[in-house]
Amino acid sequence: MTDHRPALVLFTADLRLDDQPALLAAAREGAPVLPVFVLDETSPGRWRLGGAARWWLHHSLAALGTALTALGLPLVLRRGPLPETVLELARESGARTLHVGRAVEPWLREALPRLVRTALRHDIAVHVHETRFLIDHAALRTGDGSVYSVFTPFARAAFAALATLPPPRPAPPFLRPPPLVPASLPLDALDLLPRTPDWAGGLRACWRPGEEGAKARLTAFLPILPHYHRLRDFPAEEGTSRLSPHLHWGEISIRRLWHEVSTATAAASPEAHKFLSELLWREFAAYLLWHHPTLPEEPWRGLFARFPWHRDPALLRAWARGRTGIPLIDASMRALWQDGWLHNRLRMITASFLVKHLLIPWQEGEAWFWDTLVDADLASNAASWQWVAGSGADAAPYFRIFNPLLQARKFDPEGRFVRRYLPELAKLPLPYLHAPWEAPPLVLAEAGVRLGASYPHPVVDLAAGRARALAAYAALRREEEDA
DNA sequence: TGAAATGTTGGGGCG
DNA sequence: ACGCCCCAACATTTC
Repeated sequence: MTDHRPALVLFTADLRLDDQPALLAAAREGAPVLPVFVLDETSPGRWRLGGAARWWLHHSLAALGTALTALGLPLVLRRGPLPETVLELARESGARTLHVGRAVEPWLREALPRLVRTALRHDIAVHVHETRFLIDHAALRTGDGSVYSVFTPFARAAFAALATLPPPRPAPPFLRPPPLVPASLPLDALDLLPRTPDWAGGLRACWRPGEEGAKARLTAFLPILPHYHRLRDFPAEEGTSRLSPHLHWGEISIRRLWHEVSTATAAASPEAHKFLSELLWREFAAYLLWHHPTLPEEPWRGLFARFPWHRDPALLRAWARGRTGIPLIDASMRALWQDGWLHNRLRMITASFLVKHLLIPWQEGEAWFWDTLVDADLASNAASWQWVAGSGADAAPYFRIFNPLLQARKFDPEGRFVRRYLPELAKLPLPYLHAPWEAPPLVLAEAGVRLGASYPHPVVDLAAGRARALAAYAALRREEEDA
């Protein structure tokens, strides 16, 4: 009789069937398996899903539903506060166990133990699995038992630990559907898609959410991997994997990816090593969030709480919408808006510009990225913004300030990226494309550019902005010394 | 996973 | 031939 009580699998950001430890564990029970997803709009507070992430999630859930249907299983969708809603589902279905991925986000870490306690009272055993990361974040410590705060030794320890990573496991070949399926909301009822207006056209053109899309992206990337080291810094090239949203949503298992990359090339080859260490930055961010749950809100280095930021909504908006008058910044911000994604170097450059040249608090940029990135990830986003701001763990020293003009000439030397996303400047000849304010009036006229009308004047003088940022940093240091 | 300022060196033009 | 200067190229230091 208990044989009919299903094992409930609660999907979170692990929306796949391949190498899905929660699903595998449920299958091993031999009982029917009931996959569920709960959209919790309240618990995350200010970190409620952003617009681009909602679009992605809608399509990823659709893909997961299709894949489960092919196995003869339903996917039950609900919305509501997570612990209570899951418990309702468990009771409606008569579940005997619940399998779920380890919680990483602070609100999930707070919610899951409550769920475990109440489930136990109803005779439901909860099993937590590692579905999203490579490393045991609680256990990995330095020699003296403290938490790593520098990436390089963290990565060294991680590489050592991962030498014995168990191989990924394929989806279970057979799953029994539950005899009784609780009612599911239709996907549209989750209300994840943008409506008036539908701004998702750019996303549709770039991305294919879901496990199949993730696989296709990996297949496309593996031949590029040998050139990754050489091409990865050039945003106009197809030199990176673009797997970040698939990884964020768990549509590809990080263990599968690690395994594929280290077997596709010689494991210790410099190309593979470079890419794998980028995956370890993702681990490092999650590790930092695990040990510092306030990472998204508060500077990791407390000193920066007193940094003399300049709040300026108009400048923030100019940055966000790509109207700063600095072509590489504007092209990048429009790419982010259009595609829901940005090349990592451009994330660093635009972030540096906001935080340093404009002195706007990093949290404001973090919030914009959170809303616009399809790969918006609480840990990576927070850790990276703090890294740029200089307030984070192993951060760039504050005085490392990207000059967007030099970066443009170095990493978009032919101007292909800027021309693609700033059509109003496309006719400018290369020497002036990255710095239209330096162009003679005749050149501007021939390119159909009217500074201040068809394209803005720079909102800040790059040299003056740099000097002001350095002065702000010096002021902070003086405060530190006085304290 | 910076950039700018400052220092050093060496080739070549020129008296 | 020689010293002088200029300055690009590279290296080092500083922010």
